[in-house]
Amino acid sequence: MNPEEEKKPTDFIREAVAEDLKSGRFSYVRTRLPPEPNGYLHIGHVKAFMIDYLIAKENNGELILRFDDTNPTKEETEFVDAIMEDARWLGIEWAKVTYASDYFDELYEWAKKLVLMGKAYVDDQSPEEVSANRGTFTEPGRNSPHRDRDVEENLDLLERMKNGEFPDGSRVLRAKIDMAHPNLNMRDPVMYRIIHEPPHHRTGSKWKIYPMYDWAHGQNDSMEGITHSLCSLEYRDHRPLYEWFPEQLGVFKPRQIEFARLNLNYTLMSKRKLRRLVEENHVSGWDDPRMPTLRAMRRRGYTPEAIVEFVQRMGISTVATSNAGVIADAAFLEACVRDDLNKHSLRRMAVIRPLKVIIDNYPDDLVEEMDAINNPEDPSAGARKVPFSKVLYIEQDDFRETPPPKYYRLHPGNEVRLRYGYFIKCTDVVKDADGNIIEVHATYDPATKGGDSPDGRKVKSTIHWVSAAHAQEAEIRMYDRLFTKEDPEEGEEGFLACLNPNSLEILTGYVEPHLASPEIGSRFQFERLGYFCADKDSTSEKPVFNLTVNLKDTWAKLEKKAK
RNA sequence: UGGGGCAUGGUGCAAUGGCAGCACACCAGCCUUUGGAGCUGUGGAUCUUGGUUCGAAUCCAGGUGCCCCAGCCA
Repeated sequence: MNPEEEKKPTDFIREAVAEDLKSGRFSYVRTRLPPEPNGYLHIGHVKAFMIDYLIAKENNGELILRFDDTNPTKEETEFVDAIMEDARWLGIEWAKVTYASDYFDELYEWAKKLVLMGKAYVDDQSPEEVSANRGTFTEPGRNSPHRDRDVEENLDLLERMKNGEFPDGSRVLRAKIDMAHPNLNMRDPVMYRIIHEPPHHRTGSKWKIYPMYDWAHGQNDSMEGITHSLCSLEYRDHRPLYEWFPEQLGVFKPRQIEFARLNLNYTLMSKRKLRRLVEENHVSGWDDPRMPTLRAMRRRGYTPEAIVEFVQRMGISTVATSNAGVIADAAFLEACVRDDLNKHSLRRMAVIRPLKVIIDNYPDDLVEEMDAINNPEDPSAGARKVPFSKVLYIEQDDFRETPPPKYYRLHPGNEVRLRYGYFIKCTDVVKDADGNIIEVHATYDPATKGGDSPDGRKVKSTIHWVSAAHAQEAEIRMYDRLFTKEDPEEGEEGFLACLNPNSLEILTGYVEPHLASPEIGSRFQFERLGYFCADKDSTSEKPVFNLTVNLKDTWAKLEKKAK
């Protein structure tokens, strides 16, 4: 109908892919997702995942999920399953799952081919010698004394390395390029190193040598017919090497394109540091709702749609102003989450810091069923009945004995609306011996049932409530950012020093009867408070809700500003 | 210091030689049976110096600042 309406997202990578198709460099598009199975996926991974997935999809191509399992000392099967689970949750689909280790045999043949061509050699130098002879930024490296070993000897040594005849660290296979190259990656990079233990999670003890990233990754791309190998900025310097190998081998040459990684402020992505948070019990586990991992966000109540929308709206660039790549404002992610949840979540009433209200002129034993709308943003969500009676709980925040300026909520002499209930007016305040307010008394206007006054009288505030006799007690977990600093990563130990002591507050509140036994993982908006998600710790006696994200609170902002 | 990158409001991204725009945040207002949501509006940016051009965020040259690289990690 309106062809020029459809504005497709475009960026330098999509443009490059389109060009390659147009120029005939490639006749199809195939991307790959290369996670290393050594940790859980976090928000930073989502960007790369979506770029690889969507660019393939948009071009009627396919995505291969290939686990980069070239280092048995770091990788575990447990993470393979976790990564697939998280990726599926995001909505990512792949044509097939492969492993770098699937190609170990073929890769080894390719290595021998390079040896035969005189383009690779076995080096007997120790790791220290290799390092010392690599040179520095300003000085060229020195050739290894073994660099010009003849082909037969190289082949023999390589075979014996493979067979486990030599100890770890005693020899490596190196590409023979240029020890004086200004790009250090080209100074005879290591292709294989010897690793006897532990056994590999898929190939067991078959291999005693394992390929390095630079050798395995690019050749695997080539073997799989990957057209576009999209990776982060720090691989820019590896591109000459990425292109050198297939050039020598005369095999299919994929194109590598780099982009800036994604990070969030007030959190960190370092696997090592996240592990310390878990191991030192600063959080309850990898799925603690304060963690930046996808399983934590899922438990917290973030939707995959919101997370995907967030990375899409962030865009793609090559901006390189921080070692973490692009640092997104956590508030932006939260805005995306609110956007999604506002449209789709059911409204419920819950009181998280209860204050008892007694409506003195309401009949003692009367219970009325009030009509409440489930989602004003979505009429198809329908309505429900909520019980109303003489004794209610309201939010402590919704009452002040002596109200500050512009405070519209309940205070002595003031009338407010109980949402879907009645207008009530505060008549009295009851305190305990220490002066703490323990209950509030009020009168209601029977003519205002449902929340409208027939005389056209207005109130400035509407507050939520739960009938005490019908309330379900619930545990409410209120989360705040884990760190008090925007960049907790700076410094080695600094991140522990800036942990937010108030990142978790556990409250006992009351929720309306419809929330008594929620399905685990279901999401709701608690009216006027925020979005909450039913946690797996819920029991039949006591549901548990996690704060996903609060609602924007204009009054809190006003009050804060007044101070 | 050699090599590779990057510089646009507070943040993230656009503008592909032709009026610097969008989102989040911020501020003001409207509306409201959520002080929610929604709507309207304000303020605020091209790292710097020079050059080319009728015209430069964009092209050229110099400068400055920041990021990455000296793993047998990925």
